[in-house]
Amino acid sequence: MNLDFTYFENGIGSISGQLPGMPQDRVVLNRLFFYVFKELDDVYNQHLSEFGLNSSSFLALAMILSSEDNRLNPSHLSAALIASRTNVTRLADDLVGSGWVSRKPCTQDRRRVELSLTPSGRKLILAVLPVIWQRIEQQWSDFSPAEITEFDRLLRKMLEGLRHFRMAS
Amino acid sequence: MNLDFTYFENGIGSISGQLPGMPQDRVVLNRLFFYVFKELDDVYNQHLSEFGLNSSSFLALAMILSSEDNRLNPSHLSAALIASRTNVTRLADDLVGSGWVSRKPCTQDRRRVELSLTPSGRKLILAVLPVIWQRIEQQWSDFSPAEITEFDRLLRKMLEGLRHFRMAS
DNA sequence: TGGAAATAGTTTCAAATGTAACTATTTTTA
DNA sequence: TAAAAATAGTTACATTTGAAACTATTTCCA
Repeated sequence: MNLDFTYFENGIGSISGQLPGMPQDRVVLNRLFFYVFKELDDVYNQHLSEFGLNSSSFLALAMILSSEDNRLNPSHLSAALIASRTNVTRLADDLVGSGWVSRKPCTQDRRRVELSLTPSGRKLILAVLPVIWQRIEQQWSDFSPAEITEFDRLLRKMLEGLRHFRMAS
Repeated sequence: MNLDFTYFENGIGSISGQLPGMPQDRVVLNRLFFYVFKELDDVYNQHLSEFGLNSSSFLALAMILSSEDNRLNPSHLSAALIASRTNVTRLADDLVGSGWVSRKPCTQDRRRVELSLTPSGRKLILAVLPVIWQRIEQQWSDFSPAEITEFDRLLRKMLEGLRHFRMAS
């Protein structure tokens, strides 16, 4: 897939010449965000496919690993993954089918289900995490600590702006 | 949809305690990026739905408007939208079906097709753009010009890092 | 200059994801 | 405490999107 941002930038410049009032730098910023996201998503899905995983299944395994007592509800996972509960049901089906996760009814609250890592799921995620971390370090290797901090701050500020904006309208 | 980033941050913290070697700040940054993207995408699709549009159809109309002589090929559009040609075929079908775009064979190169705005498509996009621009200004209203510039720089640097990284692996 | 390769667009099929409706259970509240 | 509301998970259905295969045309190059 061709990710040539210049197509967009040229278009934006042309419209700006035709119609007054465009906040050009911010329009470019929003669109640039899409481009970077697509690239980020692509790159990590590509890496994870080596292990038979994708972004969702990888993060699901990691979230179960991180959870207290190695147990996690589908609803919790849905929030962490920003995915619908429908999708998490399916994801859990797949992970159970692959033998990485077990699904048990919860005794405390019989509406709930508990997802746990099987030994093979645990082994897999413990093997994959260091590889992915190393690649994340590579990806960010040109950034100084100050740049990392500033990027984090700007992203959180952007998130705040979007949430506030959504509320308002 | 619950966009509580703390679910993820807590999980990350827990794993970091169990397994050494996590570049925690960068892992958080990558994930934060997903969250912000989802929110951005949601918010603008919501705004555009008021006009019977979504991100893709809006950008398609804008790109045709911006193009020389009001003509654009599906392939060009595919690159600008970061969407497959398959998807652009369908998008063009929809836009033609809505009466906003016309599709004509290109006389120079008979493999090609030319998409143009109809009068009603032109009217629509000229009406929508100022509204969207105003909302983009609102969205970014808490950011100083320096922050905008820095954010732009960091995003482009991140894109470079990802592309270089993809090549390398 | 004629065959191979590339390009443009479409169609078919498959994968990923979400909404709404539904069942079962728990919590709230009047 | 009994009815109403909320919550958890699943299923049925719909939407969005892309990869691969295909046709038609143009470009490349031996």
